[in-house]
Amino acid sequence: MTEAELAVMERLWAEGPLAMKAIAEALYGDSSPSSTSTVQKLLSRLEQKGCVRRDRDQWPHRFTAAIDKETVTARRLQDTADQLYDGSLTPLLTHLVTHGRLTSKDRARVAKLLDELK
Amino acid sequence: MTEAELAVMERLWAEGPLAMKAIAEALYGDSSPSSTSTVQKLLSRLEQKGCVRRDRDQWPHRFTAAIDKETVTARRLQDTADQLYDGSLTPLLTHLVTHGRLTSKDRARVAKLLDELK
DNA sequence: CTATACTCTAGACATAACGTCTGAACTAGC
DNA sequence: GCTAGTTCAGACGTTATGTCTAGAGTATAG
Repeated sequence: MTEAELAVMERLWAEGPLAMKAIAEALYGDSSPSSTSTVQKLLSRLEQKGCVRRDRDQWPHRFTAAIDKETVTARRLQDTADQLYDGSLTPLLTHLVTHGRLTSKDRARVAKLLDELK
Repeated sequence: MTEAELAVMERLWAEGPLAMKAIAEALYGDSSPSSTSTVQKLLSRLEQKGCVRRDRDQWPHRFTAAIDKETVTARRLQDTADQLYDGSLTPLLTHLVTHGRLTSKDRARVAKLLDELK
């Protein structure tokens, strides 16, 4: 999922089902034919990838995110883990803890999460 | 840094300075003109990106990794954080802790790391 | 009912990245 | 100097991405 596609997804995550025009205005500031058509192309590619659902019963069609931001995060992390560490997520976690410039507040929060998982 | 480029880097990380031929044989099983030339192209692109250092005093040239695997990991994670969370690494960390299918051993290790950072 | 304004679909287009490959220039050592 | 191996510059096909154009489709105002 690319940068422009992500921008579309962000809109869908933020405000429920949307028509193309609303997305085009949010991303490009207008609803010119070219802007809307660009958004249309992005949406159709996202639909093909299963990231967006299109409600064809409404007119104009309404678009909804078919995967949430958590899932995108998970895939990105897993991709990185696959390419660098044979799929293991542990090295990523270790890296974030040791080199991630966390505030002490962050560290405390993570420690609490870990404790709750026991 | 792409998949084929990463494969080259893995070789350089594993065994110190290498000549092109050795890398080509490791990745493609031969040292045919096309294989070595492909590796050459990958190396030159990696050199341009500052990921590889080339020792031109030796002949054939010896190549060394100019960045370590940790740095690549850091960049990947930061890229993901930039695209999804305005650069903040904390959501990634939270995700790994809560959805990362960690073993209890992993959790204990992370807890210990956090404790040491206090 | 039809005219109009909007939407949808299909596809063209330019650009860039990637992996591969070819051919010519170069270097070392016999 | 000659030969084998190496380096360099660049071509090539493929794929992905973002943008845009043209034509068909739909709903609603009059």
